[in-house]
Amino acid sequence: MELSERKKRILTAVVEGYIATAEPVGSKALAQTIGCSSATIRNEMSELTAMGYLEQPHTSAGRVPSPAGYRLYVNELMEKQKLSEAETAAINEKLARKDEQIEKLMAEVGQLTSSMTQYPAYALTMKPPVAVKRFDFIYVDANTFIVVALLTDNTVKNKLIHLPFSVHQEQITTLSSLFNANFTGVTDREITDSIIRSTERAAGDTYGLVAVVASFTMECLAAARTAPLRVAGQSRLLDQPEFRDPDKAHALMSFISDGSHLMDDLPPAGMGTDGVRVTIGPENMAEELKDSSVVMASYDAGDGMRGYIGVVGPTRMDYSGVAAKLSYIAAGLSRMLAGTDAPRGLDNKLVLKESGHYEQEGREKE
Amino acid sequence: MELSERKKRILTAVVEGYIATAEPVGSKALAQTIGCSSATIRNEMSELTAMGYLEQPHTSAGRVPSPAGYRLYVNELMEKQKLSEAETAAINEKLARKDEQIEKLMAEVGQLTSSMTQYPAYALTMKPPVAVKRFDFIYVDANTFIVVALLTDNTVKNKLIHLPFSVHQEQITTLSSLFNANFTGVTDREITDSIIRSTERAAGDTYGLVAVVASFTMECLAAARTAPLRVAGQSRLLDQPEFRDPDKAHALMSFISDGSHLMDDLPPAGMGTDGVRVTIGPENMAEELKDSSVVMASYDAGDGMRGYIGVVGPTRMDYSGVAAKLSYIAAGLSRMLAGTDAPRGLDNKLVLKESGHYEQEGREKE
DNA sequence: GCTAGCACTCTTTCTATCCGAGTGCTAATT
DNA sequence: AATTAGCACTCGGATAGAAAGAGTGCTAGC
Repeated sequence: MELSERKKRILTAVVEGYIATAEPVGSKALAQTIGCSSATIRNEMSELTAMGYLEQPHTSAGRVPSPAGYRLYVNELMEKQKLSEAETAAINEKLARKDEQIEKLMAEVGQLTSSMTQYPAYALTMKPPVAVKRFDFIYVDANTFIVVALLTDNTVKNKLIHLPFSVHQEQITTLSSLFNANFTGVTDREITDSIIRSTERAAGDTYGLVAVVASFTMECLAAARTAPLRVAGQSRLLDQPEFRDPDKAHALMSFISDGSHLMDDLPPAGMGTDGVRVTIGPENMAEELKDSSVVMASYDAGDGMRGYIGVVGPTRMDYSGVAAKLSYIAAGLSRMLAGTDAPRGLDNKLVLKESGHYEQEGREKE
Repeated sequence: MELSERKKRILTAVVEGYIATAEPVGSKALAQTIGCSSATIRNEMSELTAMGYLEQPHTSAGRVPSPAGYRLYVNELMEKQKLSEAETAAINEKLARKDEQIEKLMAEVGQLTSSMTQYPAYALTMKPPVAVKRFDFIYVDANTFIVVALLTDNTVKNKLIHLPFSVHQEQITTLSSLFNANFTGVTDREITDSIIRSTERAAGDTYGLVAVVASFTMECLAAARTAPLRVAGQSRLLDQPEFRDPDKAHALMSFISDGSHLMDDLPPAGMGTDGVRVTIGPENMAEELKDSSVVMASYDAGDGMRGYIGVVGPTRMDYSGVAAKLSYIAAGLSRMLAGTDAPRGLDNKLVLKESGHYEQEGREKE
């Protein structure tokens, strides 16, 4: 059933009021903004409460949005916020390090997200399976050689291998061609014992050399796929009034700091509108997040790699502002990563608009 | 001036009582343990207060140790604690991953320290300057090659270099010999512009190829020296009653999470007894740590590398227990790292005893 | 030099009370 | 039929005062 226009406005006002003040919102406060008397608003609010969009902490306190209320707000009511010039400038400046090491940038994306939103943030990159494109074996000395593996995602891994016995240059060369023949183009799951064994036979390897290099290979491939998840700005949680209770804060913080839990919850559902997904309170799977909300955005990291950034906060979260910021950052990352490596035929402007309608033009001050 | 035996016992009891309960310690509570009446203890305590070893939060609360009191306790009074079997076993088990990747182990040392002590912990490794031992250039295709640098610490770094123009195999080979001639055996600070320029001339390099590889080299060397500092278990701070005030907790946590501040404070003074250093409250340089204590231990990471682990907590910290644990962990790390790579002529047992007197034998339960 | 006793201080806790914000309902108004 | 004004009622939060308790400092006696 569709809500009347006025109910929507009231719900919106309650949500935004509560977000801003962390205090239950009363009818009197809304009378002016809505443009009718407090009694009318009371009636409306009481209906909204019956419908499950609002809640009362107790009789005779104002109203507070229920999870359903937040949901409706996020889905339909929320105004897309534009970022201020200062904000876009700050983000752009950070992202402008494009030329510098992407690795480092990625390590700082969490920091950036957290500092822009003022909530704890996390960032992770999901990669598709990779394979080794080619191996090179560098002969260092009789007991030492280096394996260099160039992966399909153009990263390079290496390992120094030190042997308790000596090898000849030719043995290394043989090993090299065998590995290039047998271990390239396969993902970590496709490396079977039988391949290893047959390579061992072909190399006449009795020292387990093949096994060592093969396990290094598998490690590389697994590591390249595994998402390194970074959490940043945990302590900002303590800024939120709902976490002034140290026990609550503690519980959520230790949950957050072990990123693995967050990951479980992340990729399941597809992204909503604008590539931003909002999960409100009880919608979260994890028990520890039942009173919190998670906002996440995904970005295209090129080559089919999909990255995620997100923030965690109380259900009373500035969804609109956070969504705008995440969206903008995600769009910037997509542009940078996908744009450089594998242009998607979208210029910057387009990517921005597509992914969020949070263009940076417009100069509201606030 | 030397304290009487009884004063020492009283001070010890106050410190340990306060550590255990976080409540000011009164005279009555001590009467039994010390073995004289509360009035006597009051007199003694009042003298200890005058001497600056104890403090009163207000008239008619018990006494609390002052920083000087803690200092005295740590330096002279504190009993060296032995670890329980369970504790040593837990630590040993974690450290037993020796064979696995040292890198990962190091990343987890912070976690281990934090979980053993129940305080936030950090871990960092300081390395001496390194140089490149040898370069290898792998020719991939006309536009691409890989630089592999074997460093003096036997780690290997690499970089895939993609060019907007094509190069011949021979050019790469030339580059390789030039780099091996000019850029090996020098630390990052010793790489000057003039070396780069002369190499450029020798290579007839007009595309800035040399510059690219040289900057990669410097990056590697700098990165190998730079200490990666990890902080773990921040949220445990909230377990401490003194940080139930969210503002205090927040202040310290954000200070801690940016590891760079911690580093400033670390290496200055040499380690005290047992390789464990305790810095109490106002002894800390950083303003944010004036109400907190830092306990740190250093370990020998081999090859002149020196690592540090430490914990941060309230001044009311279990110095004795923490020192024992840090010492044990540090000894274990020294043994592992220095023991494997560059034996120092100390067997495990010896290292343990030398660095801490916290042997693992003895079977107290508690 | 130690101890018992006592008055005093200061915090903590409890209780009772008050206050006000906000509701829900009813009756009047448009 | 929708809106508004008015009013009694409720409940949490703040405030103040009282009581409790813990611990000290001091004095006098052992």
